[in-house]
Amino acid sequence: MEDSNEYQWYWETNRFYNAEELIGSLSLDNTLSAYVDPSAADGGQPSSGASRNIVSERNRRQKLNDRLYALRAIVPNITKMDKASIVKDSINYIQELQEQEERIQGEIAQLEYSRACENQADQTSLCKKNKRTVHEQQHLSSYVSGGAGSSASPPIQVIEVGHYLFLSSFFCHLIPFHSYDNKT
Amino acid sequence: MEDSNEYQWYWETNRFYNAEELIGSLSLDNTLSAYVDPSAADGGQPSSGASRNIVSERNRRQKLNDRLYALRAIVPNITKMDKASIVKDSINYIQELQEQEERIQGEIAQLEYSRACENQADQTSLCKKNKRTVHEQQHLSSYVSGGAGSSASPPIQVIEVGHYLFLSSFFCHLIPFHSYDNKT
DNA sequence: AAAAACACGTGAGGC
DNA sequence: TGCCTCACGTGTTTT
Repeated sequence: MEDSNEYQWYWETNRFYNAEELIGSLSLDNTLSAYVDPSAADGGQPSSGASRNIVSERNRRQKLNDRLYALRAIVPNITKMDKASIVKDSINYIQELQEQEERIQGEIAQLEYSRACENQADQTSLCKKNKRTVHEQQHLSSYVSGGAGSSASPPIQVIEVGHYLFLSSFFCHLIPFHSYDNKT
Repeated sequence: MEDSNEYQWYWETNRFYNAEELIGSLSLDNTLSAYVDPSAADGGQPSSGASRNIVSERNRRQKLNDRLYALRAIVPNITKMDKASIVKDSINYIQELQEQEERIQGEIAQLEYSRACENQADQTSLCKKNKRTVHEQQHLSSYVSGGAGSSASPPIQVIEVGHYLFLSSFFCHLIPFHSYDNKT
């Protein structure tokens, strides 16, 4: 009965299992459980074996709940407070954020592209040649990303440039360097 | 023991508790459990009370697991398969996606501005201004902080690499070369 | 009143 | 070896 108030504030505050844990570790290990810990024979140490597992499990649960709560905090449109709904809304939010990012990058590239073409100032044909050089660039040094254990990773190629690796999906908008003025 | 194989494929496939559920609802309510459902006294209906709760709970757990699995699928850099780690990595990914979106919109505004300026004024000065930001960007390039999260968000400009220019917003998933092989 | 969501303890299994 | 993660069934609370 007095727990209901506590459950109500579960997502809002950090809970402490102060009282329950004490009585749990003192009495629970040999009273109403048929399971007796084998390591309990060494002495009267109350925090032995199974009771340690209990508190460890509690910490694990609380950690996941805290992270779920943090996830709920950064996702703007949460409909329900369910654990499953929180994850579902987060998935939707991530997806719409991803496709919006892709769209916006295309928009940026178009701006930058037209700007570069304006700097060329005489031929627009070079702009189309630019897109071709993107494909030529990819086979210059391309790795197939063999993700270790990640089976769900999409077939994105990793391109080596200098000391860095790039995902090929970000190479969709390349601008030739010589369209700008040279490095002094 | 034969469950271990099943547990191994838990995250990869959609599981069905077809067989277990049947034998569970038929026999579990009165054989090996000391708990007897009070509503079981009304008749011989096997799926009454507690056993319904069991299968409902299973569905709930599976639903949350499926969604967590779907969340793991759309987040690119998942380090561990833990439930808590999946949520944690998703939080980091959402955060860096959010701040990247904000950055990118600023970049759009700047591009539009500079493009408008180019259209009316002399463009050489703007190009040199652009080159200054390029130079700024070059020694910032150590920013991806291997592993999870905390990607700093410096001012975004245009980067020169080889014979090409990149928008630095494309570098959000830039991977340092040496940490590629030993990571994960 | 019934269904849904939750926290809990517990055994199994994997490093 | 012990720690960690997990699924499970159960009782309780919320809707």
